[in-house]
Amino acid sequence: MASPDTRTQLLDAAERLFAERGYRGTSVRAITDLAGANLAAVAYHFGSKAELLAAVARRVIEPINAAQCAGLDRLLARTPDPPVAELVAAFVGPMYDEMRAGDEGGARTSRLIVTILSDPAEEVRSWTGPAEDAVRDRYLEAFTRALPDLPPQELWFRIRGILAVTAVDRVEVHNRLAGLPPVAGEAAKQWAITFLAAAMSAPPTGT
Amino acid sequence: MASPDTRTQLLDAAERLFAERGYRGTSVRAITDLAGANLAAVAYHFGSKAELLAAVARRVIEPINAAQCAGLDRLLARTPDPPVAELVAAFVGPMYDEMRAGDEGGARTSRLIVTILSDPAEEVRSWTGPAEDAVRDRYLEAFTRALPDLPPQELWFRIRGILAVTAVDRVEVHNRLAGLPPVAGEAAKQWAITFLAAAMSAPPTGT
DNA sequence: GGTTCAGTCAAACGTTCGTTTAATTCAAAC
DNA sequence: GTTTGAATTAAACGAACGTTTGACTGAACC
Repeated sequence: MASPDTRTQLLDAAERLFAERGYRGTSVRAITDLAGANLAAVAYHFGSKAELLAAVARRVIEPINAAQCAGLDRLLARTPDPPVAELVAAFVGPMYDEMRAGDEGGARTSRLIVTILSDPAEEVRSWTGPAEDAVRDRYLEAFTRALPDLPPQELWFRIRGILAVTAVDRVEVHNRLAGLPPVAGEAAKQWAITFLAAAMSAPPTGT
Repeated sequence: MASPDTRTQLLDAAERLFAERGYRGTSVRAITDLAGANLAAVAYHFGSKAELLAAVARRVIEPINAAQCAGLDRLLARTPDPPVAELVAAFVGPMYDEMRAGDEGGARTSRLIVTILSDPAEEVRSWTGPAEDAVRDRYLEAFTRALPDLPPQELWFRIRGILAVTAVDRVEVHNRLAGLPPVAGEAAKQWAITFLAAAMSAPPTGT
């Protein structure tokens, strides 16, 4: 292990560059240059560029997932049937809280997640483990009990709506044309909870 | 002009492949192969790969924009201050209606839009013209009048929420884990309007 | 002092990419 | 019948890519 840990610096550089330019738009050479490492370091430490992305994704997603899980535990300890608004807050909150460490108000992490989720390449999306699925399934069940009249398909549509709003939140295209400054972290979190709690609580569409 | 119009077949092939594999994941060779054209045809008809993408994007977006504009005209002809739910329907509806022509229930077009909007490369996002901006500005103004108590920044946050939900709607990652069949076009449209009308109508977050 | 081994390094590998070139086709215009 | 010019073609171009190789480093261990 070198002094500033080449492996960690590769992860940091890759996280930033993948977020800024996408997976395919980032060359291994650009990563190693930014990390101050040799070109072969990626292959040595991670095996391949795709496995480096998987490592980056895990490092970003894991704390969010853990916080989502803990938040649901806390809710369920209080009442077996938490209201919709609190479920939304417990699910959405960590996506804003956990991504605030290090980068510009979470904008970079947000972009990274969008990049990963929207990239059509199989290798880019193959990092998910059973942990991510388990958390989502637990929330799905909790929402099902909180919204008993909502058909399963429409509930699933709304869950994806939550993911869409939280992930796409800060993509630059949508910000470009507003003369407004970028959204502050804490305010965006509250806005998202307000927006999504109202959306989730809407009555079923019917027919 | 050849019999089946090489130019159009290039547009069709590029639209499908850009949607399936992204801009960077699609080679010019793959496009010309699928179109049954020569490798040099892209350079001859469009100048470059980036300009071909711009042409594809324009062909997809223009009818949606026109329908959004017409829908708002229709609303404003009836009343100067349309309610939120009708504004949402007029804005969201065309994104589902206009993309139903040709591809699998609009899933491919939806993917194409996500691919374009979420790609960090500058060239991928430089196709927008003043028409797109004008429509968005008109809706922004209408929403501002319909929601006078909402601060501009939070309103803008919600507008982006609309775009996020409608665009990311059918990205495969989010569908993968549900045991449910893909969402049918008309049902998804109604679900989206229900979901987003409730979200837009939420009271301001406050503080 | 010699051995070991995780780590780093410069250099090269073969492939794929977007674009360019120059020759060719072929129906329409004269 | 010749000319014209848009359209197509095969072939090549140089650049950039992810990965591999084999030599080298230097502290740890015996």
